[in-house]
Amino acid sequence: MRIGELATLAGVSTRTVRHYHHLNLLPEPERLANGYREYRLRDAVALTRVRRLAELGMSLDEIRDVLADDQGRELREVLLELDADLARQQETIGARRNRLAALLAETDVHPDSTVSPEMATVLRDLSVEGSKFAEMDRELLALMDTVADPADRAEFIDLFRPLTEPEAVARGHALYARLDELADADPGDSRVATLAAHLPGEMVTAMLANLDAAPDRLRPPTTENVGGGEWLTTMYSEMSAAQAEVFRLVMVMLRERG
Amino acid sequence: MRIGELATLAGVSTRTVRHYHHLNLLPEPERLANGYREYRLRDAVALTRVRRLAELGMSLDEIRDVLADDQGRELREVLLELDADLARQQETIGARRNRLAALLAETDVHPDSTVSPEMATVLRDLSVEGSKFAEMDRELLALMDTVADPADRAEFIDLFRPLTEPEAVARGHALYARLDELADADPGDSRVATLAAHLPGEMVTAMLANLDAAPDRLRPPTTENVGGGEWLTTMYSEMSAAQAEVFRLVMVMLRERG
DNA sequence: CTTGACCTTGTCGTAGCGTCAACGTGTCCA
DNA sequence: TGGACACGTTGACGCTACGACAAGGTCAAG
Repeated sequence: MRIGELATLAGVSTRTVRHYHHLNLLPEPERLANGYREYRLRDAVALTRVRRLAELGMSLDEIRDVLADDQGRELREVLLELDADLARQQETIGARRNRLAALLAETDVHPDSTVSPEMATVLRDLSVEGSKFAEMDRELLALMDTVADPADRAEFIDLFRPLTEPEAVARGHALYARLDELADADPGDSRVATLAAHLPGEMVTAMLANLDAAPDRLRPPTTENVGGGEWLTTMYSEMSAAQAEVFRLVMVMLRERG
Repeated sequence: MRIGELATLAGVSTRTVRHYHHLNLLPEPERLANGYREYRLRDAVALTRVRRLAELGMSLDEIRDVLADDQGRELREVLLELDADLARQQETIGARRNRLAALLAETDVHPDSTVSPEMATVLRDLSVEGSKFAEMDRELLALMDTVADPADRAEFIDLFRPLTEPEAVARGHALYARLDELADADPGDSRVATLAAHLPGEMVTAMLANLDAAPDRLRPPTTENVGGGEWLTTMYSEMSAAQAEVFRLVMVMLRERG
């Protein structure tokens, strides 16, 4: 037998056979005068043996080890381990398919995607068209959503649920409008102080308090010291100086109140 | 944000982030004076978006395409396709585990392994100790077993089942002994013709007839023209000249009989 | 001034082959 | 006899999705 025959017999490519030679998985057979490899029955058996194990998902290294320590309980252990590994793979794939199903169900309703279905409903309820600042908020929420531990996601999202109530949405519109106005304003602008004084009474306070009271695990990784405002640093870099000043003032006032 | 913060935020390594830049999956952000990358909120959103899709099992190429053709039914199609793909994976893994289970059950009884459980029983029943030729036969059977289409394996093995019946085994012993004697004999040895004349009346004929009558799909890939004996070419190379002569004569006699 | 924790680019390694390249061999057919 | 064509040979690069170095530069703290 030459290499092509052996390969078709085993249902693999000649490249595969040579690769196995290279890895010492298969012994090099004798050569004919012209340099061609001349295979015999036992090589075909050896090759199919390797293929059987490979098709079970074993790595070629493992196969070589098993065939070296040849025969016996060694193989059994490896097979059991392999089965456990396959079981794990099945589970992860199952989990993926579940997420996929949820994602697909949600894209049926709203093709936003790329966030969890739950957060998608929040974002939908919270939608404010035309506001740059609102867009930033949405981005932040989307970010916090995907970053949060999947197990706690529902609980996490409930922290923001108050924002989606009708009257909150209405007030939110007004706030976003006033913040948008400050996009190009000076940090000393008189509207800054006014808005800052107004904010703590609004739902913003409630939300921050919510976050402050929430257990640590519900906060994003960078969210240390929520009361101190550190978790807003990322957001600050996106704001104009005047907008950032509003939040700085709010934080100061909240800290004074205790 | 610098790259480390972004990475921990998204739960990946900095290497991963840079890799995504390299693949144009994530836009390169602006640089600080010292050359550090300075990320903003939108980058974090983009990164987590990529991660969500990657964790669903999409390839980075696919993700880039989807995010390019951005938003809509494109994504839906890809997700559906992905789900189908995952379903297929689940099936193959299930099949593997089934084979594994069968293999484990068999190794409990007999640590031969590396052939199908069904063939293992045949080989066990057929076991003839000390005969070189029998060993060759066993190898050939093992080879044909692993090469046969798994779906047809049971049917395929039934072709050889007659060989395992008690009286067949007994006669088989005698035949193997006489073949072994010819290992170093001359092709012109008188025993060659005697044995050849004797063989067609034996189970060998039945088996060859079996194979000849069997549908094509039950024959190994190289088994063209069974009646003509081509499928034995592999085996011939393992035999001594005298042994090969026996089978050549048998083939001639069978062809004369029609 | 050093230490240590960051950041930069660049290169090699991984698994299991696919896919050239550049060449020799052997058979068939005009 | 010569050319096409299918096969064989070795060698090297390509693919995925990064991890793990190397060999530096930057920056804040002790």
